[in-house]
Amino acid sequence: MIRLSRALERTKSSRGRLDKERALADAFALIGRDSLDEDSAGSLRVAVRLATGAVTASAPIGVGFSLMQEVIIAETGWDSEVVRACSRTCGDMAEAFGLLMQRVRGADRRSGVSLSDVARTFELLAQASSRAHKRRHLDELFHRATPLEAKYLAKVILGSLRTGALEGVVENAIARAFAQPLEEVRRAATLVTDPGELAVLARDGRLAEASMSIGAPVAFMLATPIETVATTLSPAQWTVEDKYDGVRAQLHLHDGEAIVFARGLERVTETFPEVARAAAERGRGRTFAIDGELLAVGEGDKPRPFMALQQRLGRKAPTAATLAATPVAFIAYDLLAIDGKILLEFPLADRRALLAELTDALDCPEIRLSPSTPLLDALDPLDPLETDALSEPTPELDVAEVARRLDGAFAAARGRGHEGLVLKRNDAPYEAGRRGQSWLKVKRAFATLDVVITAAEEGHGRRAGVLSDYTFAVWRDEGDARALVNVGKAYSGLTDVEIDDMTRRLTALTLGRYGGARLVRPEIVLEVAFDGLQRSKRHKSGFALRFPRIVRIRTDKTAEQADDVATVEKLFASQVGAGHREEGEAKTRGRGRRGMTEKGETTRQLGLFGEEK
DNA sequence: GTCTAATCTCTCC
DNA sequence: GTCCGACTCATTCGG
DNA sequence: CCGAATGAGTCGGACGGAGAGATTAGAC
Repeated sequence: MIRLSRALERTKSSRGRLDKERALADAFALIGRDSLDEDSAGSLRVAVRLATGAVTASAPIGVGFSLMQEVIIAETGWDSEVVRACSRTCGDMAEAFGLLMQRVRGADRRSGVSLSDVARTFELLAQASSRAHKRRHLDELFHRATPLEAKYLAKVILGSLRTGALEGVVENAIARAFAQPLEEVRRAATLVTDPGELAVLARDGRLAEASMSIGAPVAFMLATPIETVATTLSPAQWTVEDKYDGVRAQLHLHDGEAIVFARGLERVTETFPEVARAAAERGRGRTFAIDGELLAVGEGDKPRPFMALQQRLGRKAPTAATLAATPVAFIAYDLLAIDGKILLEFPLADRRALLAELTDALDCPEIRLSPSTPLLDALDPLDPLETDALSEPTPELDVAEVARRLDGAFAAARGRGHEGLVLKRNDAPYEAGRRGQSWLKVKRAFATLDVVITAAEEGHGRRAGVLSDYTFAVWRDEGDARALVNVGKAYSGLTDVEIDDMTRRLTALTLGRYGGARLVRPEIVLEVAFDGLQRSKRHKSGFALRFPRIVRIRTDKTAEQADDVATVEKLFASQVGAGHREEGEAKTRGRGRRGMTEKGETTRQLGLFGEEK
């Protein structure tokens, strides 16, 4: 573990990615070749997993901020105030742990822990259910660890390694360490879910053995967001599909057993029993692996927003009532393998054709084919001239014209209740695990709204020392008085200069006064962009902006804000439906000041509303 | 002792 | 999921 | 022809709301 910790330290301090890669490669080579442990393959497996920030191959260990803080207090002997203050200064609790550990007598002369110790402890943690048991396992581990080891173990456990090297760099490092072609490593990485296993295959020169098999998940192919079409896009080569507001999933049928894999590649079959049952029953005697989206459907098979689906997510054994209340359909849009044949290298057009045959044969409402249209058709389906042009070989369309017509197609998709559009290249293979240029998701500029800053929190990590996460509000007229109503939060979209400026203004007024201060800077007005509204439990007004970001800051401009509440309410009504408003408000109860976020660390509410407790 | 509320962690988007 | 900035690598530009 | 400037592409790391499930703390 000490070797790995040193390598991670070196990785963290070097700026260039190539340097990081070399540091990791050296460590992997050393650990994989002649580990201090008898089991060098096992050590390599653990080392590589830790380097990518993963604790175990699959099971979560159920240790987070709170428990880790307890351990740090116990291990270093400092009280929670010191630990918190130190974390705030470092911007990272694990970093603080390392520093405080150095001052523990004899800690730097400890022999340290082995990688197999670490692996064993993590396994025990994953199995342990009670907090007390977890605590015991953690104490045992950290009591033997050196300060450097403790720091990196804590980083991994807290999920923020921040060395500037994750999967991509680690894959390069594996290739370098064991002199394997990078392409081979990358290819295998999309098929082997555990990076540790990948490293062992590379070390033994067995990368070629990695192949897709039905029943084992493949990394999902992702789409690159675009605002408008690129100049080079030739419409005839592309197909359009609606972009669904659901959960990405893979549906495998192998040996009569249907398995559903979620985005993180873990099994969620029990969560969606109706889909699995349909696959098993209707697909009897066949094998396949379909890529698609789990979508909540309502009356008349209308798609429902993600919020509805969320009530099904994470349910280990949904009750009949839940299944009935939130029916789900698997919308199939790609075929990765069928009847033993792997299709990843096939062009999309061929995969789609086979998929259509399959869904046709399955013929059930739980598994449906996602409609797809040639881009030329989708651009202007109502224009008969264009339909004629289809029969012509590669009709030419001006880029601006394509972009303009894409707007119409986009609006049509929204009209069908979907999130937007995805463009896919007909001749592209399935690029597992990559966010390539073969799939493009079309996004639109967000609507904007002027709001007022009412609170800010201290940032952590790279944002340590500045205020971030601004809570904002709009004005509401109440008789003669005007009140501010919280509507949401934003945390990015500011340049450094703007953050500094904002920090100065806010710091001067609010820092040192937190703890219930209801101070507001109404003259600081932000223009916030957002892509929709959601009902919110956290905000008193009962809704929140979804994915807000700050577009622009202005000051001393409050007079024009009077209509903002009306604007929000109108948008809210159109997004969520007027009927939900009361429900949202009734259910909503301010959580009050928690002092810390889930991640804990150093975030504090600095200024708050009078309305909130 | 039992029931309920709060807290914590994880993981979808 | 969104967004931003840093880094790499390839291409173009200018002396 | 070669080095500097530029641009595209990739990657990592800042973060959000929300719900479920497990455990623990608290109320009666």
